[in-house]
Amino acid sequence: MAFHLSDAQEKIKTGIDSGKMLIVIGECFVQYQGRAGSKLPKGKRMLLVKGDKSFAIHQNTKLRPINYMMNAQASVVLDSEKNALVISASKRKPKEKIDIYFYSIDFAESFDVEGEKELRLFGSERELSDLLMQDLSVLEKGLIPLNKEQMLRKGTIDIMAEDKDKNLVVIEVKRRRADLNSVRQLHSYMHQVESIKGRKTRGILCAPSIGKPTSELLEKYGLEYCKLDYEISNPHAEIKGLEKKQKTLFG
Amino acid sequence: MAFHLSDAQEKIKTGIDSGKMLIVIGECFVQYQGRAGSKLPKGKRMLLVKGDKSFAIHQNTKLRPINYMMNAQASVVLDSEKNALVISASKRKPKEKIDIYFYSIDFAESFDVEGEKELRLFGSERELSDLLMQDLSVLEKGLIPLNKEQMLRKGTIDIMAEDKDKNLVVIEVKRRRADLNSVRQLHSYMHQVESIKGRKTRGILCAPSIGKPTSELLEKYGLEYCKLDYEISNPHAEIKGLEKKQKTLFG
DNA sequence: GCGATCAGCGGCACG
DNA sequence: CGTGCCGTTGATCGC
Repeated sequence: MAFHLSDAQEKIKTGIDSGKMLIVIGECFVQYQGRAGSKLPKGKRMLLVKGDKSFAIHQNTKLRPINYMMNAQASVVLDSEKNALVISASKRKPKEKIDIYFYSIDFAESFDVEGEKELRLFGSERELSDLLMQDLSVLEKGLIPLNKEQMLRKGTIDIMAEDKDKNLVVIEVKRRRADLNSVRQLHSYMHQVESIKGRKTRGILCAPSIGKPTSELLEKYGLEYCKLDYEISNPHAEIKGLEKKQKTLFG
Repeated sequence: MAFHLSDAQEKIKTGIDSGKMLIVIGECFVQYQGRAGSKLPKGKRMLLVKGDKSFAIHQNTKLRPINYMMNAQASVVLDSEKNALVISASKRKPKEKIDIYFYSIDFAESFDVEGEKELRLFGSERELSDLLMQDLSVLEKGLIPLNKEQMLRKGTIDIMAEDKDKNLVVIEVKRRRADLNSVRQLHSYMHQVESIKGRKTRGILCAPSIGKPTSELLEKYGLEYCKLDYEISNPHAEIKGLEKKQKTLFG
């Protein structure tokens, strides 16, 4: 045992209050009650407490913590009966609580670590959507944009457009392979637009690829698919091509 | 600088190969290219490498890592021109690569940490669904279960049942507040069942709560809502009550 | 605050 | 392997 629990207590308390990144490693049992409930059997793990008061218990596999709580209030108490150092973190809205019982502590240290420095990401759906919006004619001749991110009462349409025959066109953009959910979204939006505007409306799903069942559901709903080829170059993504793959009665 | 980069190199290499949990803290720049692309400006951060070869770069906020890669192959190289220790992790399927440039290292250590010990969780949707399945009559008199987790060609139905009038009933269970997606799922499933079986089908959404827009869409589709009260007690969840809140032509 | 959607979603279970 | 969907989803943005 590298630490006496009482020594660790002070170190952990100070660490949490300091707003630094705190790392604690030791044998622990974890209990959670809130949106769900869980118990994690005794074992050696890492507790990671960040400056924003997020608590994460990590095992030696998986990307995500096995137990966690974010934006919590914490207490560090020595339970002399159980001979354990108990770190409790709780939250309201939703009401939840996590209790971490440390029976031994191998390591406890705080580190000065960057807080909010922002990641510059490219190739997001938003970026692709913006690019498409700039020139919808690559998708189909005569297609002109009407609106972006239009809020319906029940959902948000990626791109709203009008084709050369003055039909309304709802476009749903996906950065990765389209799935059933994508189709359900598009179908729902198209239905609402038809119902509101009272005129026939087309729906186009733009994605780099699409699976068989998804494609079948798309067809069943009378929607269209357009293959979206894009490349993520250095500072920005770039659309390489669009290819209409499926037509409906409107084609 | 607590470590010479060349000393750290050996420690990190050994740490990754050992399968232990490796923690590295230092000033770094991170670059990612794969499903998307990103650059993370130079700053002090923590790198967490787990036994399953998952790599995670953590800043001092948020639960999730700012950059990551799972199940990767790694190399640790000293770049004497840039005076940096470069940790690269790459993967195929999908092809992606992350490069971490450490310019200084404050801390590098490996720890023996529990790997796969399993969390016992209660209150999952699966558990609620199982409980409901045991006695559908609490939902509606005369309702009998036909099938659970029935795979359609385009989706999976939580519970399939039959009411006292021999109508088919599709039931979608949600462990938290129902949203538009829940309704879209249910609608899609009901539509498919009707189309396959060729007879009128009801759809019931079971969730602890539902919002206004979601409720409106539900009604528009002719679906029903049933409030699901449950409690997560110690080793298991428990259904406290069900209350039919919305009726359709079938009511 | 709720509402809706994206995410380099991750993770799981089933075909 | 892909396909579908849950998640204590988390995180973001708009109302």
